[in-house]
Amino acid sequence: MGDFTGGDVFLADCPARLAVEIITDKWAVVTLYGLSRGPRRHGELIDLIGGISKKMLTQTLRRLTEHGLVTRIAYAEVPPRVEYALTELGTTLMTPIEMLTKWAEQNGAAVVAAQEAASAQ
Amino acid sequence: MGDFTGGDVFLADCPARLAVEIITDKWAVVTLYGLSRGPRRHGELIDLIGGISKKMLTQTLRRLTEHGLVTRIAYAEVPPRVEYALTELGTTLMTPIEMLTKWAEQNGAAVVAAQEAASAQ
DNA sequence: CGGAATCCACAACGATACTG
DNA sequence: CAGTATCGTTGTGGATTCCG
Repeated sequence: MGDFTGGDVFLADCPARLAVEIITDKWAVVTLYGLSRGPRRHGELIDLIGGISKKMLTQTLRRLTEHGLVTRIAYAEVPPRVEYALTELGTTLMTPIEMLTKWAEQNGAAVVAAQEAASAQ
Repeated sequence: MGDFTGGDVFLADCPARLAVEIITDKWAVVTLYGLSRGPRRHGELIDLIGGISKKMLTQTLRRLTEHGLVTRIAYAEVPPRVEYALTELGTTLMTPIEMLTKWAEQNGAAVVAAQEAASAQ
């Protein structure tokens, strides 16, 4: 993905798509959140996030690393140790994400209520 | 939001998941954005968003409506006319989303640069 | 322990055709 | 014009297994 050669559509090639692309990833936001308090190891993140598989975490972390949001540091030790941490860029993304979580805190109940009202009729 | 003091899965059942669930939808954010300037009709959104299929738009709008973020008003006319608009709840969600787009405007170049650096080696 | 590789079920998405 | 129905393709995500 990346080239939206559609043409004259107002959102097609605006930078907002980039944020959407990053965030649309099922586990990306949760993973970033898991790193927001400091560096974490692969296994730590597995436990911390809960419900994510090794494969998905690895995949998510690789993508985030490629996006420059996360660093990966492998220590040449036995047994191997790998630590992931937010980059400066990744840290800047946490602000909007926290806005989002705050929104969820304040309005989550309303959404759930709407869902129930919709399924009740 | 998710406090780590729980010990177990800090994000598993915190309200932030809700926001993630809404936003993770491929077309949800873009569709909300399309409605941010006022009510729009189905066809208008198709053109406005660009690249979305009729089916996906209908699906996305239905889900957003069920979440209480969008209203659907069908006018009993011929030819039929249906207008979608943000609810008050939906409008409140636009603030975090705009934060996100601002982040993308400011840091999009950095992400693209990181991607290119990653694929270059 | 970190993660790559394989396999497979299933959901997402798009294109098309059709209804009201 | 708005929406449904069907189908085919592609992608996603989990479980398992093996390698460093």
